[in-house]
Amino acid sequence: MDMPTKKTRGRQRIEMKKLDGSKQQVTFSKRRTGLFKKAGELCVLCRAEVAVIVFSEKKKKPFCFGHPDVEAVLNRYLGNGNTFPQPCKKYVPVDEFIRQYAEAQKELEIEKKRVAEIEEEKKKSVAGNEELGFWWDAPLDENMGLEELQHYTRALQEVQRKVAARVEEMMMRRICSLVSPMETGVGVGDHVGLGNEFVNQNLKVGNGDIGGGFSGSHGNFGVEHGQF
Amino acid sequence: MDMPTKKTRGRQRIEMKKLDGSKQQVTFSKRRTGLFKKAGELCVLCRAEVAVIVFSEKKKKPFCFGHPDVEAVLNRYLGNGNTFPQPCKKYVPVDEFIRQYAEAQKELEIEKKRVAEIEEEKKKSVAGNEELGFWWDAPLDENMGLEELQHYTRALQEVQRKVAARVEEMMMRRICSLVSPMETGVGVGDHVGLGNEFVNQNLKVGNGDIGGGFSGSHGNFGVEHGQF
DNA sequence: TACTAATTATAAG
DNA sequence: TTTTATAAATAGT
Repeated sequence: MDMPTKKTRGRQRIEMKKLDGSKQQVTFSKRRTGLFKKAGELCVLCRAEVAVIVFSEKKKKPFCFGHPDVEAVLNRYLGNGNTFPQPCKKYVPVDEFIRQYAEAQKELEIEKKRVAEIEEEKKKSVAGNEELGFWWDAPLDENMGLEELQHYTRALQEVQRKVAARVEEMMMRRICSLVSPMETGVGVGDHVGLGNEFVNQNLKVGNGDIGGGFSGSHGNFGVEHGQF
Repeated sequence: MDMPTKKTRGRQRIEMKKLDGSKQQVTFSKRRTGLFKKAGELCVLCRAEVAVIVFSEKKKKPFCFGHPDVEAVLNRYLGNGNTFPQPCKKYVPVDEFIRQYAEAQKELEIEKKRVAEIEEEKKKSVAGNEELGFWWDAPLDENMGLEELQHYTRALQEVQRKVAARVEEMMMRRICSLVSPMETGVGVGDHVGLGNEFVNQNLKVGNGDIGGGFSGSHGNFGVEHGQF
């Protein structure tokens, strides 16, 4: 009594296209596990630092793998790590940053135009009435005495300090508002220890408690290659 | 004439521990490729959104895979995506981010107002100039915009030059008249930047242009599980 | 979840 | 890089 009929057909080749329903869920689960395992092995074998973030189609929480941890890798990617020389703005993926930047640029344009208008206006005014320009553009009073000039000089220095401080402050504020979003770390939820499968390595597994989101759209795969 | 001697020993089981030298590099390259392929397949099969960031031990640029793209996934992960319902405040310091963002927005609003009020403020400034004592003793206008401040600074430097020249002239005259017509040495201070392997899918491959960084330390693997 | 059987990934050459 | 032979991942049950 032989058993010519195999128990199962075994693994079957599948078409690389969207799956549906429970099949998708099962595959998602299996392959996600496999992906993370591969990532972990890459870390162990090659001393690589890897972050993998996966959002299911259901838009729930992300499934993440990270070594040393997701945040560390993302920080490095975002260019904010301490050991990261220079961030590459080009790839900083913060919508708000981009939006704010664009907004700031826009504001600057407006300001410039305003100033240009004002200067234009000033010129016209000065032609007929010197009192209408900016006071600091006015000529020095011919009758100013030495004492007054000295006071004037001291006052000017003080004003310059104020202006410099003000400019610096504004610049800092602008920079902070544009850059700080990237420095915001993303906390990661509980880390539930999971079996360490690697010799002398710890494998941390936990439940990400990060709110999830998902757009559902997908049309292409971006792969950016660095150099080894 | 048989060939009992196999050409190769085929794939061999390897110990899951750090590799060295060229072997590590070869393995890194192969496994990285495999990891990205797996990630891509997961995206296609399950409509998942995935980001994979890999830093080699050499601290160079990161190797990245992303669908729809790395940034989109990171944005979602960071909780700032538009389609991201609600971040989990508990673990994600997104509230901090939001606060900063709000602050930045506020700043921009203020800036806007400032710009809008430049003309008016200017007039006040000019008017106050004549009525209220020495203008240079007046506090800096709080509503002065950056552009205006820059102009201000330039103007101040010019004024200082004038003042200095004036002082020098006066001093010279004084000295000349009191001491000797030949002495003229009154110094005035100096003025002070993948091929598509899936049906009906586009696969983008590109070179990551991000500066690299690497800590080298690694001791554990973080895996955060979301829920499907 | 666990089991096969077949596919896929990959260590070594 | 391409070729093996084998280990590993996994589709279907």
